[in-house]
Amino acid sequence: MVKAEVPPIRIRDVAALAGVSPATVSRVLNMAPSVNSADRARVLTAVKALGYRPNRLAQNLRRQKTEMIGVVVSDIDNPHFATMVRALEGAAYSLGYRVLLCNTDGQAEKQRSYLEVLAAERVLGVVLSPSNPAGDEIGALLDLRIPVVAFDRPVTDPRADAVVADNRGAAVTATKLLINAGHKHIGFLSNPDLFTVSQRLAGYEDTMAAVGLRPCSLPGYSRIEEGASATSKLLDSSEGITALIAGNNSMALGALRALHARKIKVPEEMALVAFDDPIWAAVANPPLTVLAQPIEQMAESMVDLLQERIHGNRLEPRRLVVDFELRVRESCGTAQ
Amino acid sequence: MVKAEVPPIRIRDVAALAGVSPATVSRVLNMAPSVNSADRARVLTAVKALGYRPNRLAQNLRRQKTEMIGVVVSDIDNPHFATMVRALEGAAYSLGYRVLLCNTDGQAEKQRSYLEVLAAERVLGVVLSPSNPAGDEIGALLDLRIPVVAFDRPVTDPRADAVVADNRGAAVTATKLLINAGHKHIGFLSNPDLFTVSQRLAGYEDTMAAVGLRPCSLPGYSRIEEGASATSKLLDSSEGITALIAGNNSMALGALRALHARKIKVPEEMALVAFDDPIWAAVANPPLTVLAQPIEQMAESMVDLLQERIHGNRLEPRRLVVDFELRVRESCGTAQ
DNA sequence: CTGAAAGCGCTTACAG
DNA sequence: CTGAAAGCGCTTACAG
Repeated sequence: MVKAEVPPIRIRDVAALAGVSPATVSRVLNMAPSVNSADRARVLTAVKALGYRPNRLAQNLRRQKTEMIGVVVSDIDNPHFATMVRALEGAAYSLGYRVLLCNTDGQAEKQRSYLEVLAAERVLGVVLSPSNPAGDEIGALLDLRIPVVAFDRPVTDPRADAVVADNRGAAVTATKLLINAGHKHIGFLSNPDLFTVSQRLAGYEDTMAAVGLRPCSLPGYSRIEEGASATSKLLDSSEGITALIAGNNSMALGALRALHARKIKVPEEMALVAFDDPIWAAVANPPLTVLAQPIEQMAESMVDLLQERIHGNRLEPRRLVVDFELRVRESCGTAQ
Repeated sequence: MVKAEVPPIRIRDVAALAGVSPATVSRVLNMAPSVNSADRARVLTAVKALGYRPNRLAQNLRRQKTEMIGVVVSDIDNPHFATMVRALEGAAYSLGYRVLLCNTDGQAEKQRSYLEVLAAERVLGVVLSPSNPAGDEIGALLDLRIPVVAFDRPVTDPRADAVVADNRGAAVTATKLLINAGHKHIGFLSNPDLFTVSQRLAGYEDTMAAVGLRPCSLPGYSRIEEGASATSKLLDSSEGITALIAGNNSMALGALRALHARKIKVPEEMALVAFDDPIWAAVANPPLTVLAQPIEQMAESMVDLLQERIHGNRLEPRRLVVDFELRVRESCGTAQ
């Protein structure tokens, strides 16, 4: 049996059934204040009777916008972004917005392409962790009056909002924690490709220099294997390193892998401090001391910033800086 | 300085500049085979000169569809879904589709609401891990000729495709692994709310029964804390349990937490096998023996299934079952 | 308060 | 091969 094609119900069908014009139906559905209550009731009845659902595509064209926000991250499979995306989705959903997810793999070209799509789709706003903070398409979005809020790293266009964590300060905290515990040879697993990690590296280097210690960092480019091999190199160097700061959670995983492979005890033989607080950090071997970002709070702030812009309540850009929180567990080897 | 409002360029602007009709511009842009090559060249020049980009919203209305696929999961922050979403995004992107991300928190109501949005937006297809496999909106989607492919768990509507892993078989493998290692008292951390976990539980129970062992499971509802408390209860019971199977990765994390808290050595005092292979599993304490799903392959299959439907190349529904892969590491305590 | 009409920016039969 | 015209399904000044 071939299924009969059911023609979708349009606003004019509802209007006909209710005995009013399509304009009136539209007004009722869009909460226009002034509609005769008898008409209103009949419209509502007709809507229900027919199971009418407005065609979003038509609404979008008419209004020249889409009730969607674009979320652009470099890797949704990284817990940092997964947690952020989840929080953003929750905040957006409760405001009636949907999330268009854009995964860039850290490629400027993919970011460009996605931002172009977001502009073409006339999303209400964009939240992005920029792979390419100076991309023209960011300006193009803003030209279209589509608000943009950056996280992790600000973008160069001064019209964009931003919410970033104090990466430098967090690294200072981590470094001091280890210095105060008596460590003199502290290594840092870095990633020159990531702005956040570079900021952390800078905080580490300055803190080391300030107390006359020699910084010693190695780049690992964020894949777990690279974190492991950077760790190995650091261990093989003549530095006599006794403590390690992992620039991000991939590096921490890599460091753990290398340390486990060599049967080096953490924290007894090697202290470790990491950034971010993915679900596994508290049950790692040993439980990881971390500097955690307030991801939920950042997500809410970003959606709020977007909301202000969407409603035209603010013209001047804002840059929020939020603090990390130190969560001392076992890996740093200090009781506190 | 107030920025001048730049009126967006429309197809008629391009047509005027190129000295042709809007229809011709449209044909050139949509690769219609037969357009005079002189006209074609002039259109392309005009497009470039004006920086014209077709208005997607108008295209969507006209075509009554959107180049988007909806992806519906219960928790993007769970590595299982994060990895799946990433793989789906990659596969979709290379086919020119975008991903509308829908996070349901496992709530039937949120699933309903999202599927309604996806229908209203006339997405090209939907991939979902169903919270509510019998939701009417799934049928509504299919009525609109929007293909649906389920994963993790099939949906009841026979017109939907599905890609599921052999959860039952994987649990049989896990249980036999432990039985062969000599364990007689094997506990299972379950979650009656999750179809996948229930399937695994069934495989475990049958395998235990088949060799005359007494199954012993405790529900934990998937939050890490609950996994931990279920583990504690199992340890406190009089069963004398020597091995544990964690029904999913949250339960595994909870089990590890409880085991660490009690200083119970894994695998010496307690063997552990888990499902899925999140990034941290290989560096957990100890590295976890797992049954891993071929997530990437599942994602590709699902996008392929969608693609066949979108192009109308297939009418009869398909259900694919894929196998887990056993990855023996240290937590099960068998050298193999 | 309400309807007729225009229009959002495209695409696509239709006619030539 | 190409253009004029209709139309996708809404919303919203405009007039009454």
